Amino acid sequence: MGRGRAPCCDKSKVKTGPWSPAEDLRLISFIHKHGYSNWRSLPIQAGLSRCGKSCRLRWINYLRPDVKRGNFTNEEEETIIKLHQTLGNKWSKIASYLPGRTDNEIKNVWNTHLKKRLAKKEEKNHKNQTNDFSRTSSFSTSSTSSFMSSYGNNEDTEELVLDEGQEGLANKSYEPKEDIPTTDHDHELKESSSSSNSSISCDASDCSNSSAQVDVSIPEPEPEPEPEEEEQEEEQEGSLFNFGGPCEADNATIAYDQVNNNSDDHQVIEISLEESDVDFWDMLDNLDDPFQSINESPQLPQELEASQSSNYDHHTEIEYCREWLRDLENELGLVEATSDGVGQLGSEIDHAKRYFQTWPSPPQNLGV
DNA sequence: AAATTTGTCAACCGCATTCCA
DNA sequence: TTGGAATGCGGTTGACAAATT
Repeated sequence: MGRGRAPCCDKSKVKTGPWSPAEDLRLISFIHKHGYSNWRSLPIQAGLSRCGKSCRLRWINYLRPDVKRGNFTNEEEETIIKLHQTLGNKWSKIASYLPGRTDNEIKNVWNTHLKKRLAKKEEKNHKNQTNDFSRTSSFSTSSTSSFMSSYGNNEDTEELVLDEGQEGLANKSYEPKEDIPTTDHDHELKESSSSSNSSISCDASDCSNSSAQVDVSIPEPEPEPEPEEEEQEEEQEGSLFNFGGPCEADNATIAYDQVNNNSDDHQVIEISLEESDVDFWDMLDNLDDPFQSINESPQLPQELEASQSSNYDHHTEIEYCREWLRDLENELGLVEATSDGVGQLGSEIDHAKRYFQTWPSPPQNLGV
């Protein structure tokens, strides 16, 4: 052949560049209905003129419900620095220790902030060291030896304890003795927090108050998948698909009326849609009974499952989902209303929101 | 106020790895 | 076992905003 690797998609037929809010919503709604089994075919099925890779990236780095936005905390930065000392530029592995942070984000933070900060620090240290050397002429190897004791000589132990004061060495990369298995993000977090051999002290719950010292131990190789896992997946898929019968008829108008069922005024507000987005809303409206309120649907499959599970906090999950929706609205800038009180974008996001509020929980099969 | 430089970060690109028939 | 397809990953780019001159 000799023509090199075939491109993943036809670039001339595929849109590139920043994602529009409508594209985001289209991707979100599709994934929350169907999950993703095949990124390559997903854009076609979802009606997106995007490359599958681009969809995947957008989802993982931006749209996933558990993506944490905003500045990194000092603790997170310290964690990155320390993990980088052991893992080098293995951004995805570093990300697996920072709940809600993506490899891309961490990479950006490292390249824009941390690397420079460390370079400065090292320069400072170097100057100090040079001064010390010229003063005393006795070269101290303490930092080197302590470093080696932490990184190089622990063949017998899987646990690495990184002490303070090693930042100056952060621009060096060291491969861990044993490679940390790449696992599903959430799965690994759960595993690590429950395992007695658990690793870094920065999981979703205690990241904000983790101590300056970070224990980085190498997790044990991921155990063989539980036999129930397949069943669970099926159940989850069921929860995505079985909300009830499809919503029919003039979708946008009817939809708004239904939402107001709880109040006395059965106001019907026509949602004007751009021509290009009509099929999107058709798709949303064809989803299974998207207007069933959470409080009125005690028998949603996942709730049913939850009622049988002792450690499932359903309300937390719902709150989590709603919070994510609020963040998403802000993020996409779709919350402002026009003078008539119901702007077009506001209506559209409302419409999507009503659907998304029926999610019992973020689909569990959507991890990274 | 305008031009230029610097910083940030989302998105792209292409290679590596894994999966599967 | 093999080869193609799909996905994962890390490096890089480019658009935009903020800061500086």
